[in-house]
Amino acid sequence: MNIDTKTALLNSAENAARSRGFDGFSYADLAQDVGIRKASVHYHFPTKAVLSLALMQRYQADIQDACHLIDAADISASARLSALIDRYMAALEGGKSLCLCVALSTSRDSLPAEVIDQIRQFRKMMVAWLQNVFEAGTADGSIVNVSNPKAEAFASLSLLEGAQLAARAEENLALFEQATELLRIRLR
Amino acid sequence: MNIDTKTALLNSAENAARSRGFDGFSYADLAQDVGIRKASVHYHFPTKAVLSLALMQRYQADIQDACHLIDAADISASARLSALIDRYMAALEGGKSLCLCVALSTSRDSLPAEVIDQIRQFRKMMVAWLQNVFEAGTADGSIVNVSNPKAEAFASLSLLEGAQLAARAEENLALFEQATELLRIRLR
DNA sequence: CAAGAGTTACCTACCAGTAGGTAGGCTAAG
DNA sequence: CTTAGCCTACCTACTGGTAGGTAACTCTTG
Repeated sequence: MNIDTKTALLNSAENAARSRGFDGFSYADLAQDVGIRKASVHYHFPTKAVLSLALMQRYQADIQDACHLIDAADISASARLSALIDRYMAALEGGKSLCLCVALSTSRDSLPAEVIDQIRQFRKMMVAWLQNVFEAGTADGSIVNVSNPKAEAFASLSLLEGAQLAARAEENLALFEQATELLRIRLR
Repeated sequence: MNIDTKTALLNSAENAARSRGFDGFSYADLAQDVGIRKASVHYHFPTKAVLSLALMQRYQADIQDACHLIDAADISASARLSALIDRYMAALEGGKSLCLCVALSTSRDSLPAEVIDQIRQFRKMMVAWLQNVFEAGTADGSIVNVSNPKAEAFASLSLLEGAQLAARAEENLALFEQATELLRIRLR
């Protein structure tokens, strides 16, 4: 049951952080959620700082895998971008949850430097992936009006995260769709 | 000293909420910051819920005024949009602070319904203002490539908030500029 | 193969500190 | 002589974190 409990704690913590923010949940919450005592949570993650790092590391690995999986499908650039938009929309859980990177950025001051760095790496990875998609989209003609792939990448990441925030603010998935409509329209 | 203290508390709370999130500051923090005792903070704002509402109401009024001020300048649509982007960038305080609406959305679950509604109103106001700008931009030709002003408004608000988040994540103003570059390029 | 040693994953009970919030008293100014 | 604005002193509940113990497992080694 070793790995199971640890994973269950990470799942609970990720869910809590993404829906209530990093300062919005406690070890007591996790303990109750997973069904062990609070002290046992400390056995797996000695401090909340350690937990936050594990959380962000796993998150980045997950999204990286997801991006690789999209790439492996060998589809058009527009279809790849569309798949990513879909993933960001699904991550909203109907407007109750945010991307972990977004949720943690708000509580930046309560996080250890390693987590800040992990967030930096996460964003770097996403921008690089998006830039690649926009470059491919120019090449295969499946994304229209691309003049500057790098600028498109920065803008798209911000748009996706901002759209999540909009949907979360009103707990309404439709706001995500409205915010990303203009981007979707450019996909062929 | 009545109004002064109350205003000072609001200022301190707004600053705290925007840089550390709603769950990232306490009445003790405000008290120390303003130079009174914790119990006296409760005299002005009985509960944190009351404070959060006052905060969001004042914030919306402030931004509304700012938008009216931009309109009153009687400049081109592109200049109006540019002025708003400038304001969002300035609000970052060099990457240490977010729009209150963004900061509070993350802590949605710890807020009373009235505040959620206030956030909804704020977003509605911003989208309406932006839509008006994009319509004017089509009319006076100062914003290029506008096909759907309403969709542009939704996308722009998300982009601005997402760009703030990006800059906040790495405490780096340049990320805001990179994310908004493509929008700025469309202004004549 | 059994005895001992070590490890894992949990437990109860506790710590100091802080959260939001309250009761009631003092003081200065209208 | 009231009352606005602050104070001291306190409350309960909870925060992240620790101390020390225990049942059950595995891993040696005689």
